[in-house]
Amino acid sequence: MSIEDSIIEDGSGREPLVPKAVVSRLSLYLRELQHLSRSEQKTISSSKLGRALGFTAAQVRKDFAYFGQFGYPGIGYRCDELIEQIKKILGTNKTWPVVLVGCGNMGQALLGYRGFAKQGFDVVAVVDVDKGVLGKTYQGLVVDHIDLLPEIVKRHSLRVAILAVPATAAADAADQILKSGITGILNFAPVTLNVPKNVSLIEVDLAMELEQLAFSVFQKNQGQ
Amino acid sequence: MSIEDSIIEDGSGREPLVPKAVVSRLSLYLRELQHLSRSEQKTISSSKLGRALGFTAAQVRKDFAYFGQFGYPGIGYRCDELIEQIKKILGTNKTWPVVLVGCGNMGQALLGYRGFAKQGFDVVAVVDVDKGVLGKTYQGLVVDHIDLLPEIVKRHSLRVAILAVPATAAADAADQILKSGITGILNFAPVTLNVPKNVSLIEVDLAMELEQLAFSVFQKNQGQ
DNA sequence: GCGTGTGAACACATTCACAGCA
DNA sequence: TGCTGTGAATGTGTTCACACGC
Repeated sequence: MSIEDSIIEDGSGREPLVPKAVVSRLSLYLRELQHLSRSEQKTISSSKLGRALGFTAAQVRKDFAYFGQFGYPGIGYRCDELIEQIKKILGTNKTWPVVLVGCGNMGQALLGYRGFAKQGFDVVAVVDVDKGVLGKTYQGLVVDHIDLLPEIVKRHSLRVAILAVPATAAADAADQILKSGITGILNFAPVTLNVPKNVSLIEVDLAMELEQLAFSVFQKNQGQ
Repeated sequence: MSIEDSIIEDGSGREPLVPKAVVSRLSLYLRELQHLSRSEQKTISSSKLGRALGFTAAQVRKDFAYFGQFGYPGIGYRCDELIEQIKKILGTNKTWPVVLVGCGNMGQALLGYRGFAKQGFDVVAVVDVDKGVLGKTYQGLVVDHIDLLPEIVKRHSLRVAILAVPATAAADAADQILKSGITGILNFAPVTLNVPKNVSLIEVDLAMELEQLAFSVFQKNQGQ
């Protein structure tokens, strides 16, 4: 079974094949493996990798098994090899150009964030509507008007956008993003966006994450 | 069944009772309900609420049923009432003081983020180790040295911290946070933290989110 | 009629346990 | 012996379908 057929479609129009939960763990495995690789660790077993991340060994093996056979019995997995495989699966073995929509507080922080580049993402353009930032340069990028998005998308063959505008502006900005031909949005605005189902959407709501944390703390102390 | 017994412990030492997935949807419901409430919407049915968020009506009803009976047959749920109930469940009906650890790029953006206050969180202190920011004032808060954390925690009765330092500094910072008596960490550093199991931990890795988005886009286009 | 609350049925995800390979 | 890959068993979460209340 090759990687290509193993993912997504099975030709019959049915959906999943690879559970969503597995894919999200893939990113965690990748992060940990890169960490190990930097510490000169050549191979790792499913049990050790699992222990490091809080999963069982069986789960680690089964997760990888969705995509092929990457391990060596008696040895484990070769870190560098597995890193390449996971990147290939995620599609991040090649760099993705990205446009940032919204250059306020959060947008500027994201622009300065080194972690994106490290994982194969390159912010190549920034747009906004606010005259306060239009034309200014941040991290070497001049902020363009959002109306130029279709052109920018075409020029850089963009497929994904990071949306980091205030909640009130999010729906409009999302509309413009969709019209520009982009098919993936990482949304930081605390608003539920409705996108056609051929467009991918990931929502990150910082306040929601804090709420989840609060609940967990609250609960452990029996509500006090 | 009162709310208090319904959550967490059943006295036997067994764990879940309320699935984690349910709790994370609770935050989404809350956000949507607050949105509806602001648009003067008095009541909402499980089917409409579900449609707005992409869930089935049954799931919405079952989620709430974990915590009690909040709906009115033939009517639906009263928005304001449900908002209060969810806040009570999450523990955010009272404001949570929070300390920010790390005042770089990301930390400063989080400090300026209005969304936290809106959901009942108040950043009351900021600490760092970098001389470049120590003593400076951001959003009305003076940046203290991280060594002062135990004192700060006591003074404000803090229970949760937001960790926003570079990956290389994360483990040390986390140690100091744990020693200060804090029992909940929202970690933005792309590093797996190991914390005792009485401490709650939520990890937000921005690059991982982009990876997940990339995979989803990649997949939909059959890998091209 | 409309809409909740909920046991029962179903689908999905995780863990177990073992055959097989280095 | 150490460790992978995987069917079978278990466990968890979601959806169905219907009794009941407004």
